[in-house]
Amino acid sequence: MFSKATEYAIRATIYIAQKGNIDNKIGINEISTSIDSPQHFTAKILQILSKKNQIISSTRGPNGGFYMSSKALKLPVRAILKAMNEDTVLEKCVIGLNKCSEIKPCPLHKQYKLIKLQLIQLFENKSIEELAEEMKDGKLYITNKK
Amino acid sequence: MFSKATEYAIRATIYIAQKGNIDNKIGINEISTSIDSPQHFTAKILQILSKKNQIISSTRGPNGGFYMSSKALKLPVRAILKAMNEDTVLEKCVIGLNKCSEIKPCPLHKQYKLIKLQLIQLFENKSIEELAEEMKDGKLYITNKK
DNA sequence: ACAATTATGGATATATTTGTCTTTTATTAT
DNA sequence: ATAATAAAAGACAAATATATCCATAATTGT
Repeated sequence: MFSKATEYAIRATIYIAQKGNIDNKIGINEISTSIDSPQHFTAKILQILSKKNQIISSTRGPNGGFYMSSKALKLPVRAILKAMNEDTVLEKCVIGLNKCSEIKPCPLHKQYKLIKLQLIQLFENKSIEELAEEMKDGKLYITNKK
Repeated sequence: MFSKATEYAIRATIYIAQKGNIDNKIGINEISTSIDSPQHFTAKILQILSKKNQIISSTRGPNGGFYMSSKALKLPVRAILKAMNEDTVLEKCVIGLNKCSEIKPCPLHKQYKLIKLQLIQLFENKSIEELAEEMKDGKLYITNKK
């Protein structure tokens, strides 16, 4: 459904949201090992998320690392998709027609439209913060370890 | 959601199902221009669908081309996904965790599970034949042209 | 000031996907 | 038989995605 880059982006962001804050920044090493992703590749992704798109924040030097502002925590997961330029998955025709629409629907359009709507809601409804919050009882995971 | 190859595979198959039959085989040129896909690349995809996976049939030479057997027409669209090795989209974790499950769910698992179920139904419920049939009144399209 | 730390940035490498082009093989009609 | 037709097959090219490595810049603590 999504590229590896976007998968890592979502995993990393949720991890940072759950484990980090301004007083406890998380290093790229911890992040990448925790979410099971290649370190340097993940670092670049976090740059994307922090650079133009203000989803995560970072500082360098000792005790530096990644964290999220309380404002960013309010963002929906969809903001990550947008930052990664993969929001189109929630919009485009399932068989790749660029003219597919209500007027010229593809054979799967009618049914898929309803699914897309739910996908949009899934990524729109809950904030990153809420997801991270739900994880705190230890019943949800973003790790492949153990 | 799917690779270009799979998008082309679905479009081509539905096109062949609708326009072709054993007495009226469709050439790769007509197919690729009709569904708006690169000709030779599409040809390779049709080979995949005809080789091991008996989804489409073909014959060479004059009046040759592609068509579908009445048996193949009964297959669901999901058979195309399987042939293209993209059936995993309907199974894997939305954020790419390979350990994501009911026991160790990711933060999006519960909601996404329901969506995956509908995706499976979408690609499982209707046969390629039925889709092609629905197109015959000219209210559904798999072309980008005009 | 200096050394240690940690993200940033750039260069490069590898793999995969997508796309094109040419030759070969099978089939048909003449 | 021969020529025309059309898919099959193989080689190659381009684009994109994924991944690694190294140097640089910023920050902190001493």
